[in-house]
Amino acid sequence: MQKLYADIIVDITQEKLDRTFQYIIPDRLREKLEVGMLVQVPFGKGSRTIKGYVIKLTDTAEFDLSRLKEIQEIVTDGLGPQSRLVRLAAWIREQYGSAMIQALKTVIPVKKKIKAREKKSIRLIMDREKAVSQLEFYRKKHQAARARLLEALLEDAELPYELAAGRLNITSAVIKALEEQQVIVCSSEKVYRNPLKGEMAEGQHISLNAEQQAAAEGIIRAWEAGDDRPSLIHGVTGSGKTEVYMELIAHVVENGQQAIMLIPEIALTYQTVMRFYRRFGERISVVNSRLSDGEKYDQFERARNGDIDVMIGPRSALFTPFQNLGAVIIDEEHERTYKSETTPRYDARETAIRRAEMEGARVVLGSATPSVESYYRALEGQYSLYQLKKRVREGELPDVCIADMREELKAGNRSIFSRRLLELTEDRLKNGEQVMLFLNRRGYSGFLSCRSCGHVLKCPHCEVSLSAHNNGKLVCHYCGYEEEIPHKCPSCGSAFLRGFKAGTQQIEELVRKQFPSARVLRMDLDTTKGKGGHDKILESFLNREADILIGTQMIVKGHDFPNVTLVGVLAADLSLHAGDYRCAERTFQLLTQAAGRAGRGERPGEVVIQTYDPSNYAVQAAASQDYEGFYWQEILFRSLAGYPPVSGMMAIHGTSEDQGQLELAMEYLKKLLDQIGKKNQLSIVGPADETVYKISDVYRKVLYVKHERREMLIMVKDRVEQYIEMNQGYKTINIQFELE
DNA sequence: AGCACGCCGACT
DNA sequence: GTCGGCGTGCTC
Repeated sequence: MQKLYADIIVDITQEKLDRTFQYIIPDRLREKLEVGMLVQVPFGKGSRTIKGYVIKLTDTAEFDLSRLKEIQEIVTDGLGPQSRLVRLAAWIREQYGSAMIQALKTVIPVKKKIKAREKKSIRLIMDREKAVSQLEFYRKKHQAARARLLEALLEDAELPYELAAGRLNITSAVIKALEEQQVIVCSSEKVYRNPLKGEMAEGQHISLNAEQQAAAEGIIRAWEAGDDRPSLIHGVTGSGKTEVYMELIAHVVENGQQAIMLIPEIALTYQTVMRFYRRFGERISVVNSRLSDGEKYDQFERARNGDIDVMIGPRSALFTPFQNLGAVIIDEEHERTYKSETTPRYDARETAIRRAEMEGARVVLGSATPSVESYYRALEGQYSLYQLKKRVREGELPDVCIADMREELKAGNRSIFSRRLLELTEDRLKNGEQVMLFLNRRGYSGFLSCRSCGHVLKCPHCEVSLSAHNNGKLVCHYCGYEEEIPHKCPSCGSAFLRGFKAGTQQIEELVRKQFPSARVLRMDLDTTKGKGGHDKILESFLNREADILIGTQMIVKGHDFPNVTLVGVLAADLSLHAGDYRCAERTFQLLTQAAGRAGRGERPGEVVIQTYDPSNYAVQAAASQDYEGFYWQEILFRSLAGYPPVSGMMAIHGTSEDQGQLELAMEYLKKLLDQIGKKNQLSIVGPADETVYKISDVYRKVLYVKHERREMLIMVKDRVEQYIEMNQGYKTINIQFELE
């Protein structure tokens, strides 16, 4: 198994060297060398010795053998944050299947030019008179480049390095020469930009209530007793999880360690950051998507240098290169933004647990509606579980009412608003209070349901809703099952089988028609496109510049509107029948969140959930804010239908511009899987079209593999990867793996 | 990034 | 001719 050659990346932070170089592995290192190791190699003309990371071990030389050099040495101190992250990248590659270089790039940001400008500068150290004569001297000697540089320096005594290299076309040789002649100095002073510029004093301490205290102390005691399991904090909305996080972070910092707090991108509000800033002062930093790559790199650099103790940010902040990481906290752990949508499709929660394991740190997950898999693990004992059941401000829970839309139809109401919702909206408008109308479109896939009995057309094999396609057929996105669209409801015989036309724009029109005097705001992808459009809309609604806010999930994320006393969920069914096994979970989370938006001020709130399926457990449990109740129903469904977390599941995504080739390839893969599966009791589902089966002329198909044990699925993935590598016919087809 | 190579103008 | 600076391109 020992390989002959190694692909090595020498300096990832340098854009031009951002690729691999192949080296020969000498006999004496062949046994020891592993992917992720830091090694010394001869590089460039003159073979100066530099360090590089091993990316891949291979037996095939992709380069003219006579030009390959040998690896010199394994660098023993592969213990810095950088090399730990490289090992994490190797794990990501292994786990989620991608090229090592891609994994590496997600873990270590590439230094961009922006950085150099801020960092390196050239300063004139000669006094003016002398410099002028020096300039004369260069001119006489026809040393154009030196003259050019000195001339520029006489205008501005200090120049950014990049400007010199760029506009003045000066090379490093020239700068070196002038440095030797003691005309200039190069300072590489690091000018970091702190995204939080000095506001407020630090050291503010908040006292915790009994429940918060118990959770924080319990976790710390477990840590000190050597319990390195991740902790899950299940805290109802408004129970003050953030205070617990801060307490834990303070503990970590006091021990001389650092902490990372992950938050879903959209939830990163100014208020949250300020709360941390007040507690921890200058020693925190924030990264978000608005930061340029250079700025992000700077913040990571600050962490590497030990200038900060706490990093707050989305998924990618997990890779902050701290020297001595103590804890990773993941807030709103159920959010799907923790799963990367691009290769490698890593899951930040799993990756955090892996990183913590490698570096001796702890992981804390928190949510008001924990994901089913996390709660399952907590109950299994893989995680330790802490509950926060009380709201900090003893606010009353909103009154939730479920409007049965089938009854509305029977009573002759064919509009999208139930009578209850209309009545309450009118009441709020009269009192000058605000209303939010929520359209939970997420995951909507075009299912068909009977408006008179609520029956939804489902796949007979997979227990998920079928989606209507343009070709007049109903399709299952797991196994590919198809049937003709029926004319009558198979359950009650009614002809009222309909899809949902779900668009915020149409809803806006209908609302305006229904309430001509109300001021209406709409918030969706269209209206938030511009810079800060998102904040602008929320702010104007907060300032009561509108009476009704219509929007998708983005309106229910963590914002407080004290004057909102009514929340209407227009069609709970939209996400409920999304055609994947997680739709009930998603619906429960969305509805719980939406309900949490009502009555945040002094007046109690009311919530109306409209649905054709009022007895559905996700709707019922959300209405009564009963997480446990929901969980047990859901886990029952998952174990009966063989879905995660009870069973392991892996998706194999195939994409290609050639539809025929793709179909063929996926069928072959299925056969291969069948073969592997004979001995191992794999269950194989599909192949089927993806929910969106074609994106910009690229066809997409998916195959699912299920097995009780996850390790088995990883083995299957390795086998399939090997198979693909051997078969050149797969060149036009891209295969990706996703473990659930 | 750092290094060498080849080009080009200036001067022994 | 040769010396030395300058810009370009490559590095397994």
